[in-house]
Order: sequence, then structure tokens, then C-alpha cells
Amino acid sequence: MTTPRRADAARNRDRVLATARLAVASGDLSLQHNDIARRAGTGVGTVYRHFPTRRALLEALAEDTFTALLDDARSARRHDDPGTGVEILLRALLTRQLADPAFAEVIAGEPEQDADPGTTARRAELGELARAVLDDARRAGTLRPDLTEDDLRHLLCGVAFAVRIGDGPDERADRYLRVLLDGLRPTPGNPVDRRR
Amino acid sequence: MTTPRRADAARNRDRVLATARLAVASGDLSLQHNDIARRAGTGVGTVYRHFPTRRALLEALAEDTFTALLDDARSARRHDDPGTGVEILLRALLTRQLADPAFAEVIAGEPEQDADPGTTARRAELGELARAVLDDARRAGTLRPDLTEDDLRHLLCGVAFAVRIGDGPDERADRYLRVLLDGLRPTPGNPVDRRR
DNA sequence: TACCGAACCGGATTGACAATCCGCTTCGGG
DNA sequence: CCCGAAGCGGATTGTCAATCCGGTTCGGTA
Repeated sequence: MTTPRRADAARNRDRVLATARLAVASGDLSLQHNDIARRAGTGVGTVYRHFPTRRALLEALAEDTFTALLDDARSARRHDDPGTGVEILLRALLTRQLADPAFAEVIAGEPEQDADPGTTARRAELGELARAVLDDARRAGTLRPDLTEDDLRHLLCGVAFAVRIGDGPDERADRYLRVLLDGLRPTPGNPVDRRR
Repeated sequence: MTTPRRADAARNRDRVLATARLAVASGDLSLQHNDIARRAGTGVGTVYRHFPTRRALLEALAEDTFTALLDDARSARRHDDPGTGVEILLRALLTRQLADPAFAEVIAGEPEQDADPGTTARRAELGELARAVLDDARRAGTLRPDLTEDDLRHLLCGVAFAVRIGDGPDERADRYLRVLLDGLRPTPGNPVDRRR
């Protein structure tokens, strides 16, 4: 499923992908096969053959961003101060989502058995990296202990959602992220449970 | 648009609404007019007449929850301790969304000129109540000053989104909400700006 | 009660879009 | 150069959205 054997097939796949990317960039996330086929100058069948599903198309579109995020995560892990590592990781997770709506949709979904193997692998690697970064931070006492890496993924998808609502995808991202980061400290005020 | 003049019209409207509510309760948020008409035992035309739009239907479905939330907000405002007021308000905003997906969708959207007057009014009142509650809290120093009531609405829609992702809409809601509430304090650690 | 115009009903119909399937074309290894 | 496999395209079928109008029902009035 990565790259077709025949040259013309590869060419077509690229054209479709480019067209789809263009559509997303222009704010159209619907990714309708018929539409893309017409714009790409291919038959509908061709689009369906390469990407049997909207989700398949999304995942292909998100691949680059996902890979870039893995790099971000690795550099977060490499960082000496665990608190900063967490901040780098989460900020990257937010930024990448805002920059690439296709990626945002992919990462917000739960892993599925029919996802393409590449996406599944990347997802797994991200999970491991995140767990490592978070473990360090918890050990260092910079992070409340009751949140898993999936919780944080969910929360950051939530923040991305919050930023997308309303107009002006401006500095709100920073503001919202700061709120979240502050909330991640181990129960500020009193050490264990601060219930009113 | 509230209630039709003729008795049969009112009856039909109620039947459609009840059917739609049932569909949503069963997890189907698509609210397809044809489908609802069939299940409600009316013609499609009838459904379209009463609710010209999916959004109109959503808003009608959300009305009760929205009204209940206004009560919540009033009681939050009535509370003596501003910090607790905020917590009550935000917890209600989250809980109501999780309990009523139709309401969640309505409140996540920005106000539109073609929204029904009732919804617009409720939205405005909620805005005023929230602003009051937040102002009190800011004056009392319990709340960071750089967040408007819209920011908080956005953030809580984000948290609701985060909770909906993944399975088990269980205790995650509490956990996520606590993180947010902690993050809302005026820059814990140092008073003004704590940028590492 | 009987009448009548307005309000309402229903579903046939038109149109947009999803997804498949198969006869034809093109590729590229031998 | 040949030929089987791989790929192509779009006609076609099915699903659903949305409208429109001839027929029906309501309820105010005399």
C-alpha cells in the first residue's frame, strides 16, 4: 500500500494526494472522492483504488506531519529538564494539529484495526516516547501522577478543538496551552487532594 | 416558530421532536430528516416545515438542557465564594454537554444570525451570567485575568471533546475538569508571569 | 351546525453524491 | 516485440437531501 509497483500508478497516487492536500489547505476537509478525482484529472475508480476510504486518504495526508511530530517527541525526550520536555512535547502536539487539520483528525481518533500499518506504527512509537517523557516528569515531581499519555493526547485534541472554535486561530493557542500546562502540575496549593 | 397555531401542527412537531430525541439518545446524531420522518410516522415535508435545518432541530432538542444550565449559572452566581462559583459553573457546563450531545453541539458553535431567537437569547443570558461570575472571581484573585467567558466556553467544549474521545465516558470527566480548574488559578508559583 | 379560507400534510420528484464493477488501455519484464 | 498483469476510467446503481404542490384538515365565524 505504500507505493505502487507501476510508475503510472505512483504518478496518479501522487497527483491525487497533491490535489487532496490542496483541498484541505483551502479549508475543505470533506475529501469527497468524486470531487478529488475530477480536480486531479483522474477517474473516480483511481482515487478509490489508492485510497479506499476517506480515512485512508486522511492518514496518507497526515503522514509527514506525524513523522515530524515523532522527531519533536524524540527531541523532547532528549531534553535534560523533564518539565521542559513535557512542555515541548505538548506544545508540538498542539501546534502540529493546528497546522494540519488532517493530522488533527487522525490523532484524535482511536487506533483502529483497519488503519494503515504505517499510521499504526507511528502511533505506537509516539505512545512510547510520550510515556517515557511523562514518566521522567512524574519522577521529577513536575507532573501530576494521575494522567496517562492517552489522557494527555485527549486533552490536547480538546485544546486544539477549543482553538478551532470561534474565529482568529491566533494567540489563543498559547493562552489555552498555558492554562493546560499549569493545570498539569501536581495539585498546586496542597500536595495531595485539594477538593474545595 | 415556538409553537404552531394549529393543534395538529403542534402534535406533529412534538412527535418529530420526540423521535429525534430518541435517535440522539440512541447515539445517532446525524438527524436525517427522511429517517426521522419515517420513524415519526409523518411525511418528510412535515419535518422540514417544522425544522428547516439540522441545526434548527438541534437547537430545539437542546432547549431544555440550555434552560437548565441557565439555572445552574444563576445558582453559581448566587454562591458566596467566587472560586466555588466558577467551579460550579464550569462543572455544570461540562456535565450538561456530556449528558446532552445535541446541546454540546449547539454550545460549541458560534452564534449565528439564522439561529432561532430563543437560542440566541439563552446564549446571551449565559454570557452575561458567566461574565459576572468570572468578574467576581477575578476580583477575588481566584482566576487568572487573561481569559474571557468565551475562552472558557471554548475550553470546556474542548474538555467535553476530550472526554468523548476514546471509550468509557467515566471518571475521566472529573479528572480532566480538575486539570482545567487548577490551570485557571492566577499563575501558580509566581504571581505574574511564570514563563520558565 | 355548516361553511370556508388558511394552515398544514405527505410523498413524488429532482438532484447531488457515494461506491462498485468491468471492458479497455498501458506498463514493463522476458 | 510480445503478452499477461496491473492499472484506468466512468457508466451505473443506490442512498439521501430538499423542494413543491395537489389534497386534506382545522377552527373561526355566522
